[in-house]
Amino acid sequence: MERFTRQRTAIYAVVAGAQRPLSPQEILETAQVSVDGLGLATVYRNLKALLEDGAIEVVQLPGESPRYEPAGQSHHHHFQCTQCARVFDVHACPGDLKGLAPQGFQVQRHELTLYGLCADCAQAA
Amino acid sequence: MERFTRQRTAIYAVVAGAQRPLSPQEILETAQVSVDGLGLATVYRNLKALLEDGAIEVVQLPGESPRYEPAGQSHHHHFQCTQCARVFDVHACPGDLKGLAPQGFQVQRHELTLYGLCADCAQAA
DNA sequence: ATAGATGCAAAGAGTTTGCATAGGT
DNA sequence: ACCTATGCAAACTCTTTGCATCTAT
Repeated sequence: MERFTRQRTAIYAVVAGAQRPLSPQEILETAQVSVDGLGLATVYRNLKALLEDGAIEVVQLPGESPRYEPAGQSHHHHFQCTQCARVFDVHACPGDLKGLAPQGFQVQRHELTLYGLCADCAQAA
Repeated sequence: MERFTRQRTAIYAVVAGAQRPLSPQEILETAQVSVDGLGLATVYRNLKALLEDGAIEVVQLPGESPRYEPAGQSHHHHFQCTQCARVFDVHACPGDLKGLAPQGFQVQRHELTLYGLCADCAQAA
């Protein structure tokens, strides 16, 4: 059975409290503030466990290593700024994409990533 | 200046001749048929050079290591079969996605990946 | 002949795993 | 007390790099 350790609690809190998907390294650094001596392996093990519990979800952007965000958000996509590389949620969706696949293919789901300038970087430019 | 080696020629030929995006490992194995003793490092170095030349392009699917395909194809997306994991080209596109991003964001480009059953796996099911 | 390209092996980055110990329950 | 979770270090995978040698020009 699973236990409630300080580590697991802190790791989940970090992911749940973030405004954007975080990398394991970012999660480690943030969680280390409250859990001294926390190791990266523990972060990985808990992310895996939290995924299996359905408490968090992976965000896989093309060419990027995995980031994690809290589960239970509605269907959404992501925007990555080509300037600052930050990742933002996009709550809109183009909708029905079943017709795009070739004849005989069955579309189950889709992933969409938008690239461009975030509001901050667009303003600065 | 760049040279035309047997290795580079073979590596490009493999990518250009494939019907789908290939991984470095697949490229190595296929190119080794014509170039004996070909090493993986050479494949990586040439893929990088061919990318810079604009001869080939990277296909980055979420959570997958990079694949390569010949450049010069028109704008397209990819479909990955959830059963056999193969990747196929999708020549359709939902079109204008500029309106999806939040206020103040500028969309430059997008990546779309469809997931589901390919024709073969759908038939088998 | 010269300078870029190759092959091998070692080095990196990110992630996983083995093992003795700490700590929930 | 029991047994899972932790921390550390070693192992693994994918990719890059150093270096002596080879080879296209």
